[in-house]
Amino acid sequence: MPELPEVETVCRGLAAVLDGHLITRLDLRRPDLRFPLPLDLKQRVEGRRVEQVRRRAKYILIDLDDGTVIIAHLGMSGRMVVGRLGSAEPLKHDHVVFETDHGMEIRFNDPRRFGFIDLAERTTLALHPMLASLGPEPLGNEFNGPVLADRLAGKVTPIKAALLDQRIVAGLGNIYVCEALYFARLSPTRLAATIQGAKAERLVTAIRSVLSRAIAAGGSSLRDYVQTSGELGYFQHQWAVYGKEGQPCPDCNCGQGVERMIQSNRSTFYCAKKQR
DNA sequence: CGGCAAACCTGCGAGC
DNA sequence: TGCTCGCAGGTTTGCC
Repeated sequence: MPELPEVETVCRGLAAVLDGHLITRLDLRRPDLRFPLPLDLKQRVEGRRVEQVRRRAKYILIDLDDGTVIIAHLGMSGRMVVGRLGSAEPLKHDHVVFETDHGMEIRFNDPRRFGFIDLAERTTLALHPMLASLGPEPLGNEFNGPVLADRLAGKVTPIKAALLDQRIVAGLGNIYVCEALYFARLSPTRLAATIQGAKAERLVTAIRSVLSRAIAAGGSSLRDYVQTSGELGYFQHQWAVYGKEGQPCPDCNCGQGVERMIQSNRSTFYCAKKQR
């Protein structure tokens, strides 16, 4: 489930639990996630204090007090489950458990194991292979119409595929690309290079709006959710087109409604009348 | 170099 | 009830 808004919500929840606290123990229950866990993970993390939890694209970054950074990615099915230490038996796919000095535990649970955990140094973090070629943050100040237009210029690929390319803009996934294109009234099959000028402005506005609203929804549901299940960042969405095949387009009265097509092996949901 | 399908892995719901 | 198939929110790999 995790795209940028979900990861942002998870980071905020993790920050509330971890910031300023010692990680007293790491329980490595399964070493083979998408990549093998670093051999020195336990040794380098246990006993360190967390300075801050932050996000880059869909990556969770945990800064430790010795300059080490934990890089965590949730993949397709990863979750962070927060609870009181020992309050629940480990679940089937709890791969790594963080324990803190104030009696809390965070369980990294990931059935499909597309997620991973790695270590880096803060001073060279930007050079990490997973982060080095990422595009701008879509909610950052450096992302605007001209910047997106420039990055799409010359791209002979559908705009849907271009927006999923983390080198163009970092953090969008299949859901929010569909939603953003819908609100920008742009066809997912349109050639990326043709998104210039006002169309690029429209697309940037749609991307920022969709992501911001999703983060706001996550933030508001987070309080309740943590109190009940301790799970972070998963909440009911109200999407306009994603997963809505066959349902009426919420914004126009075309007969065919929301359609689904396959692009780059992924489902695209769109309204053929509204999006051009 | 650029763009695309396939691969990684598990779970779930639909259909037979 | 139980099996098979298709599908799933990400990213890298390898092939053309």
